[in-house]
Amino acid sequence: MTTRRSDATRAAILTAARERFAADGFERATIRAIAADARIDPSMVMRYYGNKEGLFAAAAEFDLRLPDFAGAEPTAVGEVLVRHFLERWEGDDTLLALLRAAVTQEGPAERMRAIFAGQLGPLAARLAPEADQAPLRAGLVASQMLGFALCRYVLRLPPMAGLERDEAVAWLGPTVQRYLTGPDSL
Amino acid sequence: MTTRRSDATRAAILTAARERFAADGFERATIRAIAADARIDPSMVMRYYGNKEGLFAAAAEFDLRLPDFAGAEPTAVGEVLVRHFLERWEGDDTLLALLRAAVTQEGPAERMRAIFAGQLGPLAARLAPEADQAPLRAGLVASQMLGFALCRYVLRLPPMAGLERDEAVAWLGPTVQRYLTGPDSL
DNA sequence: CGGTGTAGTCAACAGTTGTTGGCAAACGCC
DNA sequence: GGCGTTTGCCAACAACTGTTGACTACACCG
Repeated sequence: MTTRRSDATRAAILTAARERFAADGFERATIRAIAADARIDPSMVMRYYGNKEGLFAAAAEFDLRLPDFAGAEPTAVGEVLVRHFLERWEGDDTLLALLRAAVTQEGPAERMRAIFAGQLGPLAARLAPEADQAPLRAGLVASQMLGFALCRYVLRLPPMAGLERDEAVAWLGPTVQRYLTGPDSL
Repeated sequence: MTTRRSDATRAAILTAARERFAADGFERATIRAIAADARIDPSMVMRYYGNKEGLFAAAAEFDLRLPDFAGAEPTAVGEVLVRHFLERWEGDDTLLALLRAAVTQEGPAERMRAIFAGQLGPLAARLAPEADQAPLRAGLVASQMLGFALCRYVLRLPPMAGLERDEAVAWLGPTVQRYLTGPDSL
């Protein structure tokens, strides 16, 4: 990989884009505003990322960075996973940008599906009692974690937005644990 | 209440607005498109509802219509509530419109908070072991139900979108039940 | 029948948006 | 040092947006 002279500019654009997309959503985050934040001309954005969708695709690359959980005891995976998810969410606004965009744009929605199916799926596959239930269980986990993130970071529902992290882990952990390893509910 | 001659038009506008807001979100649902669906001129929308925000406010009025649960045995409230929520969601696209808009607009977000705090709160207050935990427990229930709706109806995450209603109730019911009546997790 | 208010249409404005092409400066290899 | 390539800025376009005001037609009431 050769380092181009414009790499700093490209990075500044991506940082500004992530912030704007996270704060305003896809449509209300304008290329002009992003360019202004990055202190460059809007046309540079087009040159480097083609169009607005390309910019978003580049800015919203994301990895949940799920740990292995090989060492952790299987009964504590729920709490560990919830805590990791919360930290991952708060340390990076890519997920917020992704969620805000995925609600109205098909591209970001597809990426969201890929992230939660592709990264949570293998974990569920290793923990689920029956192998063929892995996607279902991963989906249930996603529904609770995304729902909590929605209420806490997007809608700012007071009791959820003000919850201490430990409290959140204590409440959500058992739910996630049951979705992963609990008995089939039917 | 006198019935105006224009009531049919007003209703047509609201119906079209709900559909468009639900399908496209707040910004991408244009007044022109809504007016076209309702077969009237865009300026009528402005006359009757002031501006786009006013239109949304009128179109997104919503009542969860939570039943009393006075007769139901307290241990089954979780499943009954989840089933009611799913039916309410699928029979009316107001909630979908509200969710799609609330993610990027402050007004709709506030309405969302009001609905879940104001309508779910009293139920939680009646069922929660400790009275002061009612808002927290209502918030937790909202996080799981909204998260499921997000994955199922908005992101269309395959395992959630394809779930039978009974399966969904069986999986989510115990979670909601625990959030409402389970022991304090801390 | 005449007049008043309501319902609806039409055309246009003003602002914003993504996007484009041309042109100037800086860089880096020969 | 010259020259092609890269980096950047500027101005503009074309489309679309919410919104407005003027004008017509109809309905209803006296």
